[in-house]
Amino acid sequence: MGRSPCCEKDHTNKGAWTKEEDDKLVSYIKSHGEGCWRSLPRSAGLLRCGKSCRLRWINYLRPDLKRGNFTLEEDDLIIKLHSLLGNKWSLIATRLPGRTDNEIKNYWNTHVKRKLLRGGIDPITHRPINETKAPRVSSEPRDTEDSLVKFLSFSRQLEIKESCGDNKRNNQEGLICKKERVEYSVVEERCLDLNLELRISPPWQDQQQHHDETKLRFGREKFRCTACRFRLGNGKECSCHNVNCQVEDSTSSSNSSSDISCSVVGYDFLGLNTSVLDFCSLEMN
DNA sequence: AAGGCCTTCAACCGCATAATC
DNA sequence: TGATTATGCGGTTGAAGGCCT
Repeated sequence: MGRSPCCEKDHTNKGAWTKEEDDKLVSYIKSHGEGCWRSLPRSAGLLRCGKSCRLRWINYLRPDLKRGNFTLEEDDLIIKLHSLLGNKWSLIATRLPGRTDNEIKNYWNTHVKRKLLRGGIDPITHRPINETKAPRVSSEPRDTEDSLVKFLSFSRQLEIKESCGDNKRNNQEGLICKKERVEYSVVEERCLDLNLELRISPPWQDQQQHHDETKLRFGREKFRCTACRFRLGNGKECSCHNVNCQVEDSTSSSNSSSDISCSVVGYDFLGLNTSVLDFCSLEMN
């Protein structure tokens, strides 16, 4: 047998909450704390379903909620986060203290979406609307496009998984896997059946520059995974099993002056401080 | 003043996943 | 281990208020 039902749906109120109901819920949570939404309505003397109580508390009654209009900074952050996370409102809300997922979702649908459309940006793809209809092959944004579009082409760059099979074996044999980087919209439209692994990465031009500089200094081809370049896994825990990553990491620790990859560390690719955005903790599904 | 349309946002619904028995 | 429920999430709805004609 499973759990018992959360509430008797026949004897619960629906619709807008009254002041009395709010007061009951607030005073109950103040004295007993959050949690156990199943038993809360009965204990608090409310004729509401636990789910409804939870929603009312989280979206409206919680004391740490920020009231009032969204600031320009919040606006900007929402757009940037949405371009990375899509409609993951709860994830976006974790980056905006005092704002709820429901609030952000409503704000997006009523304000931001329209604002982007007015500016000629598709709120789904975050690309210029005319471009969405006829995607470019070039990865270089036009000069006339604003910083948002540049940021987006930047953040949507992909690394397609190597198609040459076992990474370790190929490295040991001195073979270099060919990596192709293409823009999101192009991949999406041309290869709908591909199982793509989305990663946040710096712009291709930056990666190309990094690659060229490395080649110049070390006189050989070197590829490093994004996690290694950002030091997300401090080298040792890197799961890419790339010999080059390990070699360069050991080099950098012993001789910091020759560590080219340091130029990437702390790269503020969202225009935000890393203290504000901790991408290691973001779940990218 | 009244009716229609639009906008906003709290609340609900359905689904996926986690938790429990 | 499978059945069942709780919880959390995103999409959608609908009441309320504002604006326009």
